Amino acid sequence: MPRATAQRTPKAPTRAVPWLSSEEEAAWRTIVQAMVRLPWAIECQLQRDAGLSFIEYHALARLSEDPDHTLRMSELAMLTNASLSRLSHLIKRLEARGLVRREPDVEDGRYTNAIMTAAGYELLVASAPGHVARVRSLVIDALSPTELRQFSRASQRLLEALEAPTDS
Amino acid sequence: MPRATAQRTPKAPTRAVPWLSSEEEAAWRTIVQAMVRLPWAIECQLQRDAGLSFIEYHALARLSEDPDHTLRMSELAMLTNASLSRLSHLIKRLEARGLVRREPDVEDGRYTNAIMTAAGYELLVASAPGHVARVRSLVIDALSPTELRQFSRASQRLLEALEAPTDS
DNA sequence: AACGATTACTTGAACAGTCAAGTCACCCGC
DNA sequence: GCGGGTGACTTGACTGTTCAAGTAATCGTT
Repeated sequence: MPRATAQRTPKAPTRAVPWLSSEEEAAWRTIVQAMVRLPWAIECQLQRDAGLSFIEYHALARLSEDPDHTLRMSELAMLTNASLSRLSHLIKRLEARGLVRREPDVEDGRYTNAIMTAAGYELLVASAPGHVARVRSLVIDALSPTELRQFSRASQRLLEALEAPTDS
Repeated sequence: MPRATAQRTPKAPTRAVPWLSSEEEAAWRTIVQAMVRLPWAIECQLQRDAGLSFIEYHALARLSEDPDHTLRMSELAMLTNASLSRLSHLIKRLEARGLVRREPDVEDGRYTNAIMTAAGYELLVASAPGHVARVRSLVIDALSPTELRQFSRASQRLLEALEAPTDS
């Protein structure tokens, strides 16, 4: 996804990095596979049944949670794990489809508010059950409650590791 | 990722799909966030240090595991969780960079073999330590051995759920 | 041995995401 | 109250991925 920017000076051989044990490697490969295939299955269902990508659905869902169905672009970008640029393009597309509109914040013209339209809300409501059903069958119900808790906790740990400034 | 194909007949309201409980929803959101951010961090490191995307790295890695550094396109596609089309484009790019070459299988001309070049192998060897270090710090060492096992097991369950034919 | 499937790709067009370079509003010091 | 700086986006060019429609080699059936 990211693009090359500064150039590949194949950095000085990093100090003795222990390779992965075979269990670790197997675990990593399983995890990668799940992280590739699960999102894809979710995307397929949404695209087929609602004509939305997951991130589009997610953006609409977050908007629907606000009392005014309104969020600032930057806030929505954070909530949906998107870059501001990506969200800007995305909202432009949704706007072209009449699901969302944009207007500058009255109090501070630098902010742009994304506002869900009635059509957007209707589409969300119409597509939520199918999406939730898929998430249930592929994730929630595929794991025992304990496994789900563990899985979520581990994900939380990964997110924490991502926060930590990386030295390399 | 997938694109719309047959059109959105907003399918008849699915039979009573129970919504997610708030714990379930929180878990799902955490999982989604991790599934979005972790791959991105991995991609960034690889792109910056090796000029490779994760899937390109993965393809080279799989090729390097074969005694002849050779795999059929279709097999490599499966191993890297890519569509054949995606892999075809990808290998064409790697070929243009001299990291891989292609030749038709001698025994059955329908197959195409992807063969890693010396340059490809060198790039892989040069970039592996940095990649492994990142995987270690973000995943393997971010979890306890038990958590890693649980996480991997849960991922396995998700993959099994993905196999199961989905009725919706 | 001919010809219609089937298999294994390859290609092209469309489109989404990335980065870098804008733009435009507001703030702050003087 | 003007001018440089910062913050919040927006835009454009480029690239990677997808889907659909090719192509080309082999297999199966008669």
